[in-house]
Amino acid sequence: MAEQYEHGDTTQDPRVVMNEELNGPQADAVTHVDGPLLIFAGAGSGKTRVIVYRIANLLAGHHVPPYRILAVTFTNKAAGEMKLRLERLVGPEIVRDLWVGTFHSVCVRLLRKHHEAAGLDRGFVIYDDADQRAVVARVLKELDLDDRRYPPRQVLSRIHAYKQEGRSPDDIDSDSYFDDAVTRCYRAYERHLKTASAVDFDDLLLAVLRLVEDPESLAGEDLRSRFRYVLVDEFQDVNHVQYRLVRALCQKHDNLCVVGDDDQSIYRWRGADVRVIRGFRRDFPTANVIKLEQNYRSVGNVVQAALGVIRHAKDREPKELWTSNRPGDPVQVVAADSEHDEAAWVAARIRELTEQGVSPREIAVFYRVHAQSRVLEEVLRSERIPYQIIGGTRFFERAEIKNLLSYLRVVVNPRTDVDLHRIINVPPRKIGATTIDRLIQVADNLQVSLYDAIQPLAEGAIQDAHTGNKPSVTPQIRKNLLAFRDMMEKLREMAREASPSQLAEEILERTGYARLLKEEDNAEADARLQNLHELLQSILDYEEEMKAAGEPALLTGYLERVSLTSDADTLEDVPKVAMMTIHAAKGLEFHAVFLTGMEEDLFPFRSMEPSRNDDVEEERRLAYVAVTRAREKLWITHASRRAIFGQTRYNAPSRFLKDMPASAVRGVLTPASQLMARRPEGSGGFGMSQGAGRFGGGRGDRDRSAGARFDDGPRLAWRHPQQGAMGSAGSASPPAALRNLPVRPPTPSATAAPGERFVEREPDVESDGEAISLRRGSRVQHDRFGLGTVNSIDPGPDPIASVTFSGWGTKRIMVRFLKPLEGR
DNA sequence: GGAGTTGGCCTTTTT
DNA sequence: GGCCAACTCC
Repeated sequence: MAEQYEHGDTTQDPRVVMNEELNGPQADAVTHVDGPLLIFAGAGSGKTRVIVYRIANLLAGHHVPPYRILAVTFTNKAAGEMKLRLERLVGPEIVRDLWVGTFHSVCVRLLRKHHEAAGLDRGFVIYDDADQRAVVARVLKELDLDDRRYPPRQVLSRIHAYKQEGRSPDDIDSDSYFDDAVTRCYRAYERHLKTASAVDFDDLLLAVLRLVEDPESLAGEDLRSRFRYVLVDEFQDVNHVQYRLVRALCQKHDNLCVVGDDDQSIYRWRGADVRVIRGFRRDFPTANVIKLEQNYRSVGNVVQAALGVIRHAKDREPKELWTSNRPGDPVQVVAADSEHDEAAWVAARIRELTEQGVSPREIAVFYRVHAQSRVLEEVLRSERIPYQIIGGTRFFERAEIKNLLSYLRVVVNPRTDVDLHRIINVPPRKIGATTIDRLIQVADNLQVSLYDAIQPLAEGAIQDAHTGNKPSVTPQIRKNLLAFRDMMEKLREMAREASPSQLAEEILERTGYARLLKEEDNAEADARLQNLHELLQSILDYEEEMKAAGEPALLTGYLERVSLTSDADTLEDVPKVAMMTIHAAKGLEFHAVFLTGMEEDLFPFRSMEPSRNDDVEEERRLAYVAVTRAREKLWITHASRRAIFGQTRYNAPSRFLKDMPASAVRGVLTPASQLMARRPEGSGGFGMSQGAGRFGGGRGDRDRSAGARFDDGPRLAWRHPQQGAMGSAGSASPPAALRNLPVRPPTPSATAAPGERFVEREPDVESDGEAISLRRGSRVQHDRFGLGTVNSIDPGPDPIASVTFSGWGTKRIMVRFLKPLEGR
């Protein structure tokens, strides 16, 4: 059946390929070659191995030509790893011809082939988020819409959402004025991208999808018959466009193998839909379904903790993850006093680990949001523990880097307005805002790009259609404009011969950008120079790599790589502790993991905007992902007080902690936290009188209750059940207890009846002589701003609350101006 | 026209 | 706490 493939030595016996041990379901997943196949791969169940063997089996066992196999991964890094492992099995020559990559990188490759059919220039550029926002900003101006009423971010996210559903401006019924405005923006946005010969991330997929689904298109026919076997990894995170794309690509043969785990679906916010994997059997009734349920990665206690968390998830595909690994150490749940205390604790444990001989590359620190990383980073730096941060402010987002890249992109494609706008006056060449406004005016009038508007503006030949004005410029400005254009033309000329790195250096020289930075001669400018140097090096690396692969090093190729490289791809294999968000940790594993910030409202994360808070389920899955990254050791930390986003918050431990089985977990207090715990109650001001001291025998674990210390402001009080007080000897280990903490009892201020095991309350806030109980989450009314929700309260003689009002955003208001409402 | 300063904004997760 | 935009001053 298979076409023979004569390239290289593919004659390996499949049994040779299969000589590693695979268990029953794994072997099935490898050998079930034809027809649709759905593999549920639990965390740590050897998924990558199965995919690699499956591909090797297709190549060697079934002699499928490599260029007929498409494997889609979630990150470039995963693709690289897959290729590496395949090379060991079937050799590099064959692997070179395989199609392995992310949806986006595969689509770019296909689009470069069929750019004409897709209506794109050969040199099309990819607009990232910032570029897109710049386009939206320009569009808003053009349509005369107030960017305060229509924040570019919001408009853009709407456009995104439409695109991820595959809807064009024509497919939208707008039933509100806002929607209507967004739709008009969407239309204009599309027009601008087209004029600029630019695509955004969504377009990459949509453009290919349009071709594949077009029965008339020749390019579409090529795409439809191109691949005979399609594999999709991390299938729980595909969105609708991606799913349609996959189906269209294999409509001729149905040899579609998807691998995923609905429990690990964590990208709903960017269009992923778990229902796709859950509904796969409905769409492909003949599909075989295989479940990989044995976890080979983690020690028993980690698996138990993870299972405890995910067991409470709604609507999951039934599966039983299990392991035969030894139980290992219990998962440690660490109560810290503050984020600094937490960071210090983490650093101390990392120090211990490395002293025991654990390599820093086997240690990772996770957090829910990037904002948490700074404190951790500071401590690691002062402790001289080597670390690398994945994500955050990205290298390629630094201004100087974007500038140089913009130059390169304009060289490739002068019509890319966003890039032109960014560099036309960098370094300053006396082309100011007024001039640029005129340039935009001319460009809009003529419906051309900014670059193509330079000449007409300089010549003053244009008349504004509406006002009849002739946008004109002074002779000096005219000279500046033409000089700029001239310089770009020379660079474009040069680009035909020179390598990308030569061109980049030439740009730095010729534009005077390098000189400017050198002359500034301060720390910041030095850092920028350093960064530019790093960029040059990365271009050189790219050229090296292409040379090694026997391919030409094209500037477009480099730019494309930059656009499509994700944070997760930047994890280096070096002996440094890895710090990253949990999202970035997906697919990775470490000997030791620190999961920080395990607190209500941080994890599960609660946004200030109530609208976007329906996703505790996804947070739960995120917690599951986090826990299952650890092979041997897992510390989960939470702090009772944390300064984040410019304010101090007092959060209870995360609800997910209490879902972990007691047998797998051990509670620990940091020294600072113990100190707090021992602090005698009654030392503070008001608010403590009922908060503490009602129950309990005065043991250490009892008085972490909050109200006891007013100087720290209002905080949630909690109390550990007596039962868990193992080991009294002052060790104050809080018990297994943490996991049983009730989070937000139904009536917060209700006095707990004796016998109730926990209390949660916080000091009331006096207001205008009338005692009201305001707390985080309280609904309040303000004369001017209307209804709002309390985020936090700064205590004092005149307490101030941070309150989010719908329509007004977050304001700081004195509590006495707020009227509490019933309910929350 | 340009540079510098202040004020106001938001504040998840990213191919 | 950091970034962007608008405003002011030169």
